[in-house]
Amino acid sequence: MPQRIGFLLECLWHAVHHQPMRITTWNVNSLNVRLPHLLEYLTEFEPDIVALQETKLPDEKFPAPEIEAAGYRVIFSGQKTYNGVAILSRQEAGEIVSGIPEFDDPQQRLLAATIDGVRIVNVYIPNGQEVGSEKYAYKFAWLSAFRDFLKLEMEKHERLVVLGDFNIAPADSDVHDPKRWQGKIMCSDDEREMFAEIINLGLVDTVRELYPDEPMFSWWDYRMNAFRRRWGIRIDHLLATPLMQPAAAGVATDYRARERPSDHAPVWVDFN
DNA sequence: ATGGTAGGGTTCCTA
Repeated sequence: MPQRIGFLLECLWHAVHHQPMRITTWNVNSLNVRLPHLLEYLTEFEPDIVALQETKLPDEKFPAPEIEAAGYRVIFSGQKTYNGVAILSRQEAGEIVSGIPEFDDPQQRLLAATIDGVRIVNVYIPNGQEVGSEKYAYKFAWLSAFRDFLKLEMEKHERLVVLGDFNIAPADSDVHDPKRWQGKIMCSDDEREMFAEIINLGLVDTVRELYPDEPMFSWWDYRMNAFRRRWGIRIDHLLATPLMQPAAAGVATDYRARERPSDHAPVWVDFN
């Protein structure tokens, strides 16, 4: 009899843990300004997990009450003016890590947590400004430390999603005008090689897996009417271990078309 | 080769 109960409990556990999960990433470019858009997004898409970047808020000014009132728990690692990351979730977040361990960095760009048995690693990878610049060197120092950290995380967690603003367009198919962007920041060979190294740790680019031939842009420059002209690039990604199987994905471009939008649109993936 | 816009914090930095 106890054996049978144990079996039933196990079935129940699996049933609970095999619910589809909607996981999403959005560089909001100031959560202060974008909070109304975020709250609308939560209502419209009902995501299970949301990774935010560029909150641009110190922790004491984070709008946790508004987010909690919308039915989400939230953890955050922010600073004044720049950077800042947060994770919203229906379920509680555990094993929280903020910043890359052993990489001394005043910029708040990484937040990891385990939610519903899935390891979530939210990143705001440095932009790099210009190929060869000081900030470009910082981007690579950051990426090297991040790659090494991710390798360790993947050894500990079979079910893992690393998501966020990578500031890298992995291929020419991720760029509206590959000629104009060739060798430029976010599209240089070295950056793409680093992206491939991260993939080669054993991750799947879930959006590309589901849409091998669509543009799937996630960022459009504020300048030159770039969004209206469809001048976008795909730099926001959700990479997952093979156990995390993507069933559907999309970019909520509508949020880029609104009044006072972020320059990024939310990217979402439903996992089986 | 350059310029254009947005956010935040102030007379400029980052994207």
